[in-house]
Amino acid sequence: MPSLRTLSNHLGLSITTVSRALDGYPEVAQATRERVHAAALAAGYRPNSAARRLRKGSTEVVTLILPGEPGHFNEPLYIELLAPIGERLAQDGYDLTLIAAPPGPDELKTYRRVVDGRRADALIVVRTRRDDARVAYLDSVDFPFVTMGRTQSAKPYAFVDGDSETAFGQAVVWLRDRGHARIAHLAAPSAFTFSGLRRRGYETAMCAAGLLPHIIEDAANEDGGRRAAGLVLDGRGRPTALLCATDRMAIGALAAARARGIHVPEQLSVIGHDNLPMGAFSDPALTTMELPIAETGRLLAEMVLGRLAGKDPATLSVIRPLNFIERGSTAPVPD
Amino acid sequence: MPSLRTLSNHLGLSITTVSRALDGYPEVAQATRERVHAAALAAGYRPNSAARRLRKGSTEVVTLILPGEPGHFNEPLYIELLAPIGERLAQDGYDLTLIAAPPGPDELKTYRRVVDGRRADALIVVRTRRDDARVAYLDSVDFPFVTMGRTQSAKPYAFVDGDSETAFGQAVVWLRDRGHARIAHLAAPSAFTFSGLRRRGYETAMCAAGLLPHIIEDAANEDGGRRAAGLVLDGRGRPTALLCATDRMAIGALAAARARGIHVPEQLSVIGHDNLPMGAFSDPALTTMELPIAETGRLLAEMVLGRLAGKDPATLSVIRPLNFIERGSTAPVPD
DNA sequence: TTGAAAATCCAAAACGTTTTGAATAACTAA
DNA sequence: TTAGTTATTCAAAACGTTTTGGATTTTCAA
Repeated sequence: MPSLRTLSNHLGLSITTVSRALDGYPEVAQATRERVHAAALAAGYRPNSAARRLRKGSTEVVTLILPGEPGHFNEPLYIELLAPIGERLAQDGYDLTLIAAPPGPDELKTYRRVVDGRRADALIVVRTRRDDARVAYLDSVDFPFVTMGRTQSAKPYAFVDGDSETAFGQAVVWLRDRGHARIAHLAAPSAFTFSGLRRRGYETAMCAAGLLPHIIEDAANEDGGRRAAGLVLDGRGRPTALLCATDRMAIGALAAARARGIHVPEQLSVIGHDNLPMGAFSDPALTTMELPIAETGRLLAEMVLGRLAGKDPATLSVIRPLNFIERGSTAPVPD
Repeated sequence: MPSLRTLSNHLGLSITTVSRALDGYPEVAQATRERVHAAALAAGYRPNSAARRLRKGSTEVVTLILPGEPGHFNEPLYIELLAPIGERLAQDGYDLTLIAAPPGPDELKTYRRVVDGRRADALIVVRTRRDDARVAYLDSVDFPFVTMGRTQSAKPYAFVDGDSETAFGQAVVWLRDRGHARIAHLAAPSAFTFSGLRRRGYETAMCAAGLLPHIIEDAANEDGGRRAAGLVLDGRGRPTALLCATDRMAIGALAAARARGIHVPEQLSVIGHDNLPMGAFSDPALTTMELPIAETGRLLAEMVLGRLAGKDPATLSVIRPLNFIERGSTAPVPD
């Protein structure tokens, strides 16, 4: 309730001095500073954020736009980023705001509303696509952003991503070392950057091992995984292992196997990616890979702050190796 | 980039008229209104949100404060509310902002920062406690809020809650009908309102059925569930069914049973509450109850909007019956 | 033609900050 | 003492809206 004016009247000082005393400017006497602080504390003064934002031209807000289908609360992966990002941003006085915007022709409208209405100082873009209109737009208007995942972009930008290409290659080797030769890959739609990386990691390693790649592409969720796995499992030359682009697809693959009476892991090994919490509780628990999510969130927040502090985006980016997590859904091929 | 001033200069009109034309006030000629709209569209004008907020005294922001422990991204239940709430609020031009604030002595500071700094027009309070300092504070400063879950409060307030008292009573009857007589209840800490409701529903139904209540209280997460279940399962007169206050506790109970070689559901039935996604993928899949989360989110958002429109909070509240979801973790007692 | 009413429009104030450009007071070196 | 610093303080402008209180023009009935 109390404003700077109220405070300054009460103290017999000017608004300027009170403002400066509170913000720690050097040109205010130690004695008055203390007096002002005491009064502000007593009156429970908090600066009006709208006024400060208007004057300073910055919002102290970072926005993350969730690419969810309407109605569904999907993509647990991105949702789980929120807590660590929010915490780190809060340390520097930034608020994290959330907007749900389904991908599609209207998706960019949401971005424009944020940018043009100056509703945020920076954006976090997730689930990047190979050819990403959001990144292109933000680049074109020179709005600060960081991404989770890579994309094609003329200008350098700040991102954090897992090295899933290497990890998927290593997974192929890991499976081959355990006797698997027929390893199929359930791929996510190729529009997503991550999909291409994982596919390439798989393909390259298969060829290097002298094995025949077998790739089926479908939606990056449980249904897509179930469909794709069904196709592969019903075909001839049934694979002994499925390397899935995401945990959600892998969960779907487990369901497909169960529906066909195929035992995991005895008859079929399944590997996912993301380390979603539900993977630890599936039947059997899912072998997977992870980009540690809490750390990734913190990192994204650090990047945003760095970007807002004017650091060169190119110097901020990180490609992290993934952790491999072995659980019950994988086993050697029995002789 | 363009402001009202730019626009008005360009059009040869006053700022006032341009502002009114855009906001649809009646006292502006049809012809000029169209001219203004066209110019605004062409220039890509968006009102500066900070300026409008300052002038109007409202923020067009609703804040939800997540009661998470620092570092952990817990309470998937509340996290999943975010998407539906955000979507509904966005329809009315509100942003949803998120703040993570661990419960404890500093929790209220976060609330004060939001309220005093006028960083939001309303708050959504989740995981209500029987005696909730947050609600008391918001009441005392007359700040609009809605809660998920009930609490003790002198003034009426707007909430949405599931009727878990009735549901837990029905669960007892459901189990008894399947031959269970030794039914234990793993309760959440009694400070939470929901804990008392579920416990009472259980207790009352047990007494009515002539059965002996057996209650163990522990933390409302997997570890708490595992500990509590361990205690019960190791004691004499081992129960044939566990009615758990939350899914997370139930997941922990499943782990405790597995560790002791007790087969679920043949030797032990387990029921949870919340219908977390992971419950569908646990081994075995969890029988549970749910307050449909997407609908609940929408409802909370509607309530917030109603509250901001000045509706009487008492008329907004909803206690919903729960859906019972039978899965693989329950079975009749073999004769 | 006239007066009143309605239709349009506008200048200026206000919202609560931060920042600019000076003014005053206190101190230092000569 | 005097001029030159340095340390404090302040009045006023500015941020971009919305809203208040009039002003001007147009319309209409008499």
